[in-house]
Amino acid sequence: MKNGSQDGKQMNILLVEDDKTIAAGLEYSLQQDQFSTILCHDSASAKKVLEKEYQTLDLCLFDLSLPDGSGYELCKMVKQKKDIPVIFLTALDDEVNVVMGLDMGADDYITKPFRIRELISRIKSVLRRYHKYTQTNTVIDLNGIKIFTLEGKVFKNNEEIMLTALEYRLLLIFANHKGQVLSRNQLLEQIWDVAGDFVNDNTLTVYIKRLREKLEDHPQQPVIIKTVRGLGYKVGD
Amino acid sequence: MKNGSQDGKQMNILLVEDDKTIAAGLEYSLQQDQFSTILCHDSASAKKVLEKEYQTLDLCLFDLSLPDGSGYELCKMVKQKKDIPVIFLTALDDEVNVVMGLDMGADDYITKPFRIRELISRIKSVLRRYHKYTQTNTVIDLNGIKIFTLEGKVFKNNEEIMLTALEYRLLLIFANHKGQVLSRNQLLEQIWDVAGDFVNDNTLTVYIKRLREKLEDHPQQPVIIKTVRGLGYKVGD
DNA sequence: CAGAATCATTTCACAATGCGAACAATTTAT
DNA sequence: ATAAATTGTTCGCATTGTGAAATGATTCTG
Repeated sequence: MKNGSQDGKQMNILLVEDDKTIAAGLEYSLQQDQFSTILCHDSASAKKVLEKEYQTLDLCLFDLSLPDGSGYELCKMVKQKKDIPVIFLTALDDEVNVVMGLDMGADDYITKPFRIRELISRIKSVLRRYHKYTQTNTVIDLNGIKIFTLEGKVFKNNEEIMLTALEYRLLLIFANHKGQVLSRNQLLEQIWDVAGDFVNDNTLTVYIKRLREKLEDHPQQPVIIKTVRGLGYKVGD
Repeated sequence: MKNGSQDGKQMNILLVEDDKTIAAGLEYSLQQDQFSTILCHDSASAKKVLEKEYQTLDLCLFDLSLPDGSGYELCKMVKQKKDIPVIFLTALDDEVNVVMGLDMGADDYITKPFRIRELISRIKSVLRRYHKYTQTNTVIDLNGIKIFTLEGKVFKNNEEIMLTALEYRLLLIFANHKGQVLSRNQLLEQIWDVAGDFVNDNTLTVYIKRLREKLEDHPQQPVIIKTVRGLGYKVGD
């Protein structure tokens, strides 16, 4: 539950909220969750912080209706400086403006009153998504098979190999666990989101075979996807 | 034919009618049509229900001439508490008073004797009208796709996505059942008000495809609208 | 140690299901 | 009235899941 971090790096949140009670509560909760926070109570001081500290920030949390200026301005300013997610806190009556907020580049918004848990899960979701998009194209190499995760393409000797959706998913699971032995059940669960109760155990075997046919030079003497008898399958190393 | 629902949410009707035969018949028919009902036989008990349950109600159906007090009062009470539609059931001789009822804020009235089908279609029509105007602006988030129910707009990465009416309706159904697997038939029924007898089963598939083309990053490896083979489709979680 | 029995894995062939291109019909806008 | 967009259908192909039989490895047994 407690991990305001992505890939181990602690996330730094700029929080701008004029109601001091709400602000304090929020700050406390965020810090409990291992986020680090910078708190401002008005638009003016927020701007100053933005000027100085924008490099260190990872996400902004703005009250939409601040006493000395709308949160829109702040949002615009942020997006000019650095491409990080912005979430708006809004009162119910502000709702009309939400679309406008999103046009401005906001990434999510949440209406007061809100449950703190909900907010935090939204924060995490936005951060996750963001990292996905900014992610550079990862290339995974498995014994000469190259996987381009961003485009979802797979190459062997510079020739693209066409995989079906499921074959690709299976391959990705192996790619993300290079060198580990994966049991049939582990694989079944990961592919079908369900324990092996619903899906035939043999189905997996068939997919392994199909993958091997497409990837291996000699499918009968597999080099890439190796079977570990009695335990499961293994890829790499 | 059978769907007392708006965008998938079941509608809850408060029915007040002193003639127990009529009341029972009505209740049965409404429930057949997937409405849920609360039945009262007099004004007093109706008031109690209103006090307690008004948040959950979506529409009221009042007999105009109740034994212990006119339906007018009830109507006034409803409108004070929550802005939901009221339909009056009247005897022929009451007609004089209908104008007054409408002044009171009633949304429609129907004279006894009436055909049940007619009543139900009026109910649906009123609900449709109402929802168009009074719906609160909900923002639903599906893996980064944001739906603004009030404006009927859909955004992806802060860019508006143009959906056709049907595509939008389909998406809304998914949005209202996040995490649930919806069978083809369930979806067909909700969209076309009819079980799969009249509409080609594959039509749905085509819409799914069109939606995915607009929403997904990689339509062939869908992340948002997932296929659950043999069961249907699923969105979210 | 050979051969039998047992178990895990692989292969094959098939049926069910889902997908998508292209076309036809309908509705809506101009 | 014409064009454009939306909606619905048809049909062939691809994917997916499964059962049955074949293969291969490992253990048991005399």
